[in-house]
Amino acid sequence: MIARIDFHSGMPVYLQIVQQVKAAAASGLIRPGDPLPSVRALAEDLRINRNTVARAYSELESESVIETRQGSGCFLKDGGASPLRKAVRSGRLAEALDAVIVQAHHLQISDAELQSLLVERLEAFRQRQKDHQSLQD
Amino acid sequence: MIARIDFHSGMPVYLQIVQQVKAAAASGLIRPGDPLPSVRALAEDLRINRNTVARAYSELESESVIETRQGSGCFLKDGGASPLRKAVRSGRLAEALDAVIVQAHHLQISDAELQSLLVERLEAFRQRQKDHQSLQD
Amino acid sequence: MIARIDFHSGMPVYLQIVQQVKAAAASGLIRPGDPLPSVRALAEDLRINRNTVARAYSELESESVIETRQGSGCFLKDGGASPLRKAVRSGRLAEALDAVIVQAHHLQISDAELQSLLVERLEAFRQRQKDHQSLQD
Amino acid sequence: MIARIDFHSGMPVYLQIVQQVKAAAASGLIRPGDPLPSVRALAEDLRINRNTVARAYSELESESVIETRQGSGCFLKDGGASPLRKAVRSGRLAEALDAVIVQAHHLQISDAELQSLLVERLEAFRQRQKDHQSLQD
DNA sequence: GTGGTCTAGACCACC
DNA sequence: GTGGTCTAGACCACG
Repeated sequence: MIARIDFHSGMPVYLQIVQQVKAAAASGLIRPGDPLPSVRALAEDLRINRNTVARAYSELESESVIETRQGSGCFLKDGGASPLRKAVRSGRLAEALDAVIVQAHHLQISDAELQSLLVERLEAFRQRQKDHQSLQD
Repeated sequence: MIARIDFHSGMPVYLQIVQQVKAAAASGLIRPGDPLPSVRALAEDLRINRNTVARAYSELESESVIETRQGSGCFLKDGGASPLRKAVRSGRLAEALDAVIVQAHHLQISDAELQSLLVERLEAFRQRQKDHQSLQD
Repeated sequence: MIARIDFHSGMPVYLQIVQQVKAAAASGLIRPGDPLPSVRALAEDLRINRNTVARAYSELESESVIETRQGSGCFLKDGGASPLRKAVRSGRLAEALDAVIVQAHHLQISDAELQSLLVERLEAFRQRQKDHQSLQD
Repeated sequence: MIARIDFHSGMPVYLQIVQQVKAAAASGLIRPGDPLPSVRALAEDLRINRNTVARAYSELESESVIETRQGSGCFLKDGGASPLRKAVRSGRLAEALDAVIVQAHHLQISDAELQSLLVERLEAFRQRQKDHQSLQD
């Protein structure tokens, strides 16, 4: 599960993929030399057009984040950035969390509710991961 | 200055304005009854077209965040009334949280760390609210 | 032809389109899942700008009347879900009725006549609905 | 009560006044030589700007529907149209009713509910008329 | 091909 | 002065 698309964010789908691949690379989730999902597999996974995935990959390649080898797929390049320090990674997440907090405030959802909602969604996320894994076994 | 535009984010400019006005309202930077910058003034400030600002404001009005009075300007509405049912509101927030969870996963931040980061940001947010309130009293 | 514009009515063109699409949906002229004319096609038909049609469609989408799928077009949504509470809905209708009552007053039509006229028009409306249904079966 | 404004219809306020005065004249509600409310009285009644009423009256005068005599007010001209036959008047009202019916359908309000809502609003209207009269006594 | 966004500039309605 | 609507035309994202 390398990417998750929010179709209502207004951000172009291909850019969402680009950013999430970069994030995964920056954190060490995927490492130099690791293969990325094939264009058609990812497109099917995310239920988007193959062109969109292809565009994201081509963007990543032009930025030298990944490397595509004809006939065998796309791989994370080693040249790139070393994994970010933990403080930096937390900082990035904090920005995203702040946006959620503002939204919660606007929807009149209390701090306590927000926290329990987070727990709930974390459990759902872990469950989806398990399901996904067993599907591929 | 109520908004700062990132022209390279890929997110539509008018949506960036919408979100930043909502954030400003949520954090207490602007308060019910306060006037927003005029369409022309904000457009000039941000170096964007009048129509783009107008579109953002019209979106905000249709979501009942602001009230526009022809000939006199746009004003922040009394928050309070979110006309959506609670289930709907939680649902929207869940989407936003899911995106954060995925990002945390990419950045290899554990569930426990994510939860404590949320608590930390909530406290920071409440503090900012207090500060704005006391400044304006 | 899903809409006819009256350029002299003073009502914004995009609102005329919105209302006529709603009317067409309500009367069964178009049905859930049906595609609407493309933005470009309708604009050309009505001899108005593409943006004006786009604005009407975007308004309709934000009211959940239609669904737009980028790259493939706009489609009428399954009606059913009016997310507004009943009180709100009656309230809106009351405003519209009040306007009719005032007009009846101006035209010196008695309350009893107005009521029987309503019954008459309701029957005509139901008949139109039936006709459209049987045509499309 | 010569006019009632719908601020959400999108139709310019001054045009709404023009149309309603014409309707009242067409039906005989007001007759040639009858005085219209003064600009400032009507503006106060409808809670709109005096300029807006003035503009409506000036439009009516340029169409020779009314006549303004300096210092004494505005009066309905006699030249104009003879009161419309009843069938014509009912026809006009039918159009307005059809729009309400479509809206009711869209808001999922049943025929029976619509009919009882009409009765309710008629009663409210008559009550307002009484109140208004007693205020002026 | 589809819809979405933005700009530039005009004109209208209202205070 | 305020916001609202419309046009013309460019470019982007997506299927």
